[in-house]
Amino acid sequence: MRVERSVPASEPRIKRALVKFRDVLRKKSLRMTPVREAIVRGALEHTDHFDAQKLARRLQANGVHEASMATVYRTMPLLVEAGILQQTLLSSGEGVLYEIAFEREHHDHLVCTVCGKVIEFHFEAFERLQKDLAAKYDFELTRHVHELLGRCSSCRRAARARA
Amino acid sequence: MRVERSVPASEPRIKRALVKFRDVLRKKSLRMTPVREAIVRGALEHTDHFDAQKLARRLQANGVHEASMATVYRTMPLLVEAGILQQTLLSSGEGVLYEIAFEREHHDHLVCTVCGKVIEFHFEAFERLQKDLAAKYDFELTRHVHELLGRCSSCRRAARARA
DNA sequence: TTCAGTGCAAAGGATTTGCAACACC
DNA sequence: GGTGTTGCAAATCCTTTGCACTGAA
Repeated sequence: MRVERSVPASEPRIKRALVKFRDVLRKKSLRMTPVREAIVRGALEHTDHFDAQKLARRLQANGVHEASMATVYRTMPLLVEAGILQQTLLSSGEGVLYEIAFEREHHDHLVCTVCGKVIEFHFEAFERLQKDLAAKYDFELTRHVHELLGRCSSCRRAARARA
Repeated sequence: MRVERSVPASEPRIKRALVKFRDVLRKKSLRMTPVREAIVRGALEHTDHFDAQKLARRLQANGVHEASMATVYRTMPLLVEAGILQQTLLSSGEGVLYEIAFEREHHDHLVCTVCGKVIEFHFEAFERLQKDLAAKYDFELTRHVHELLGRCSSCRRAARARA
């Protein structure tokens, strides 16, 4: 099992992401633009999960005028399609959240419902079982959502202390 | 492994659900009302997943004037708290969906992203692994979200035929 | 009798969309 | 140059809230 942590993207990594994005755009006869590049860069600055609003705010904070909300919203699906971002933490009830997918290995989440702490994990046994299950139903698996929710160690301790 | 199918609630089952709901309400010093009963009944009529809007429409269709949208929205969380309903299919991107939880065993979902077909499954091995994982992080697990997405057998066949 | 429940309409908030000006390829 | 792209504002859609009135306990 592996636990991994996100790091801010380095310039070379950003370049690779831009190349990949450009490819996807080309395949769909769409165009690379300064605004889209700014959005890719802004997205890759995040190390945790974020939503379209947060990304837009960050872009505003950077250049004061990098991209409008509408454009950010319009771009998110493209970033997902290009494998730069992926949706995450669907159970959070906080609307649509994203995280970096580019050059990161697949992982799932363990979430503390008290303090909000998120632990990323990758557990090969789950992956295998999922394949088995899909095979049993003759499904071709494309992705999955797996979130475990509970109380983390310290929140449990705190609860006990209070009692 | 077990695959189960939802059936419309029988009258005795509805009665039991109402009793349980009443209990939860009492514990919170809330009151049982005709409108709330209608909502419980309406909810239990569903055999698949549905949202607040759909439930409200069904109530309208039944009695023309059973409950307003506002009341339905206000009641949903209570139904979840009482274990009558639970949220489901978070990955659908269709907003908040519910399904019956009352007197149903736990299950997860395998979803075809082409035709929308949903298969419910319960795979004990997953449950065990989840417990192991939680133990490893000293988490007290309260629930989980596990959705497998892909293309079902017939949609794959259709795709091959087209090619 | 009291405190919660309800409907209605208004408020919110997050996205989406129409459109005219702009700018990649 | 012909399309795709943007920003802005307006439009949507889903959900929540304020309030005066009704009703359960």
